[in-house]
Amino acid sequence: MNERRKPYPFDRLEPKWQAIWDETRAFHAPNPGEDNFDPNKPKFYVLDMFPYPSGAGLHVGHPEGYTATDIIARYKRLNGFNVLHPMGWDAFGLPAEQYAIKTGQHPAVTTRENVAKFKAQLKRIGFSYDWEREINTTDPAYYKWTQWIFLQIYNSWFNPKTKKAEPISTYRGDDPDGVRLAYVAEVPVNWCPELGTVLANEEVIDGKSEVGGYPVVRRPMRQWMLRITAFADRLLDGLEDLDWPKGIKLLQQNWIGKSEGAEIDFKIDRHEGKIRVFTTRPDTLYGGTFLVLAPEHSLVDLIVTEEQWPDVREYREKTARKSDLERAELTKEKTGVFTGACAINPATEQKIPIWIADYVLLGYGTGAIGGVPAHDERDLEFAKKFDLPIVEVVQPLGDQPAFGFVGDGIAINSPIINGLPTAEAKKKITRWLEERGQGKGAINYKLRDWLFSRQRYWGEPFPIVWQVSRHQALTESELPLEPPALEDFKPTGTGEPPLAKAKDWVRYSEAATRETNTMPQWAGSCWYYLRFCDPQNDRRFVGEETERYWMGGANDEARMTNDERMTKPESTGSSSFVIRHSSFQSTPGGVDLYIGGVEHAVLHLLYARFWHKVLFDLGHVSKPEPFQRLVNQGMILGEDNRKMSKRWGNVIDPLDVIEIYGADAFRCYEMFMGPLEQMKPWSMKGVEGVSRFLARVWRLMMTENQAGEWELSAAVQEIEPTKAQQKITHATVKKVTEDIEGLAFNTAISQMMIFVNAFTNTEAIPVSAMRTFLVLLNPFAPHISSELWQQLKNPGAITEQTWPVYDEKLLVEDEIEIVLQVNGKVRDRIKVPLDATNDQLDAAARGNEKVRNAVGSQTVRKVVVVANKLVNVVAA
RNA sequence: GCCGAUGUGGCGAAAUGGCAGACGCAACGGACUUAAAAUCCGUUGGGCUUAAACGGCCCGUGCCGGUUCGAGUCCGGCCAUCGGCACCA
Repeated sequence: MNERRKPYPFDRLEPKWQAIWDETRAFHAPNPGEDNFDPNKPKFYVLDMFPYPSGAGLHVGHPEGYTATDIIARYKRLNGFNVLHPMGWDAFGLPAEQYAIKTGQHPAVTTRENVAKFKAQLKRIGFSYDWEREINTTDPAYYKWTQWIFLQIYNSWFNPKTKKAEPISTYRGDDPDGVRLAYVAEVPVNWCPELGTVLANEEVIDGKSEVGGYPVVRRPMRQWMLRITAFADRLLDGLEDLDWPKGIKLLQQNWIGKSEGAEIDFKIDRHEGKIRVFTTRPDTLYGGTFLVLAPEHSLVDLIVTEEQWPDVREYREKTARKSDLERAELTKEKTGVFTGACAINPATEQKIPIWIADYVLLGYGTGAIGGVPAHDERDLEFAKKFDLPIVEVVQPLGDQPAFGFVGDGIAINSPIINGLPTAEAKKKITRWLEERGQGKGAINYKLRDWLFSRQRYWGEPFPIVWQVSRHQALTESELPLEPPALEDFKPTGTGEPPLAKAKDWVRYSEAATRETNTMPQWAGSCWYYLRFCDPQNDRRFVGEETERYWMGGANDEARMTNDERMTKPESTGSSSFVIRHSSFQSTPGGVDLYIGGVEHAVLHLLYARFWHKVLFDLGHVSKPEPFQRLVNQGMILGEDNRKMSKRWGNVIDPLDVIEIYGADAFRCYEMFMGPLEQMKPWSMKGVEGVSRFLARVWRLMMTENQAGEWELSAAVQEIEPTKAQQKITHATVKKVTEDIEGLAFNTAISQMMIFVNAFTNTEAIPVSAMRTFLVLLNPFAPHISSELWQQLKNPGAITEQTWPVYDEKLLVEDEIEIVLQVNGKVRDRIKVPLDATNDQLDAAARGNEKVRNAVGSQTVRKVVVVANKLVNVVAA
């Protein structure tokens, strides 16, 4: 293998062109104000989800999305766009810290090494990133602004009147700390005693830590929270005008989990207070035969009777010991305990028992529910188990039984709303409750506020100090706040963050100490797309004009004009990928195309949208949404059809592939495998096939002389292409253009293969067709196309050319083949002139011998003629 | 349980409601070669018919039904695989 001849000298030419691109700054995107900035060029911002630089390096899954965006970036440049296509490192995070704990090596060192490795891999693939814009979330010059944005959030509140984030100075109440968008609360967290640290929800799998598999328990701790719930409605509504996959929108919708209903107050028998419950079905109030409180509900202590107290206490203790997983165990039976107290159903005025049960969650709604067993599965199960009364109050429209019916129907046994359909019954009973001061319409969300602090070393420190148990923001001039140099990164074991060990650092002044929590890994990735616009700016997180240019609508007009000049696909069909040609109206999102894994469907994308909206409200960014168009690439599996992992030994390193087949073959194979969004297995044989295609491209224009050197083939000549050659060239321009626009790279490559096959074994190859082809190939295989472009002695670099345009007129044939069907089955094919009329086609079909045979003794009932396509003779 | 995605040759996959399987892989046959590799040419969904070739015929896109002159594609109902959520009142 080692001495095996390369099918073409990619090992020489790929590094050569990569060096040229670096030297000529070929892919540098100038910002407004830079010397070579051209205000007439429309902008295009195409972004990858930047990676966490792990020690393992990239595997072939990472570059799938990166290759797709690179093709788009190069294509857009050839179409006259100023393209922002950056790359950077999301480098804070647990693995580097864990490694530090094990080896004592500082995370900064590990991070530097890993970044170098990742960058070398990416550069060898030949991506056209503007490396001058490289950023790293662990760089103080970067996280200075992460901390700055945190302070913007900290110094803001959500004004319910304007439904916007506003500076805290506009707040007129008496508890500013109670309304800030960043606040401190005592909340239950995932505490892992073994790791001595708190874990994020996503780091807990089935009640165990993702790292090490140690048990995780819930424990209340003082935490920083971000008030994302205030934006729930805007995060929900904002989805509408984004070009995102439907599934992702749905996931976010479900995550936000908006539900409309009512809050109803139940008086407590022989007690002062009342119990408030949330329900989406106020129309079933008459069927409410019991109340259930979450075991942790604060009212439980007040209402429980003397004799029930031992049972209640035991149940609460048992519940507290359960992990979330055990508690959510669906197969188990319902459990619960009677409190001894009763409430009054405001509709029936009957006394109903109050229970506690762990199927009611403290964190949702009011932590209490009204049990309507006849029309709720869970309540029914509970009522059956504990022998509670069941009253039917909804009559289904069909002939189903009312018992256990959970859908919409007609209210029965409910004097105030009898006979009303569910929707109206809800409205009327809610009004009735409102009039009597016993309830009101209410909306609830599943979305919780964002737990924003971590007890970790390797993250952004909070720019906050504490003085007499009150928090206070640092001033902007004190940023960046760097973490202290620590020898020992180990968790303290008490839940106190490692930063607390740096006593000198913690002591801010005589009276004040620093916050010792750090921010979660999400923080850096919440705004990195903004920093890419202006990565070296040391006065602002992003320059105003620059932000308007790359993230705003100021340039939409230029883009529109440019698009009109461009070849537009005829009809884009049903593909979900169509790049909207600026839609001729302003869109809410700034980044034009964002490609990344579906695993970030909810958290990263929701968090980033939240920060962006705060920045938008405060006037720091120009559009309300960060990402206009989102595409998720599918996972690449190992050759054995299993997920790539060390465990199966099926991980493939891009550099190993490139060593044998070259970067261009690697890129093309990544795209040729199948549709971008689909999950698909890797195949080395497949890479070989694509590599053969590139070798055929090479030999189309190059031959080996006697000395074994490659030189321009004599077959390539300055001649007019034949009609057939012209036709396939234009067909290829059309297909490749449309397929890139639709992100259907696999079929674009197929078409280029068809093109090359058509020219293989041709004695005289017209150089004009080759020129056109090389530009089409360039986004996919930039190295080989650059080299051949130079070998053909074309003026200028291929990266400076303009994308070819096709002529529809050259695609039409003089004679077309028409399919003749009888009853939908193909019987024959005939050639007819292009201008054949329907009558002529009809007659030709009826007269055709094979058609007549197939019709036999049947009568022709009808003849369907589809112009330029087929004739179907219907006989019976 | 709920929500979503997917289901087409030996394999990866194509196919505005209009010739199913483009393109690639693998396999087989041939040319070149002392030989092999590489390269080039050809065959390749299944079955039947025919001595053979040519040809001809039937079946075929997870299953069942529907709409239509015509369905891989649209509609309804199932099944399987994968992914997400999971007592959210």
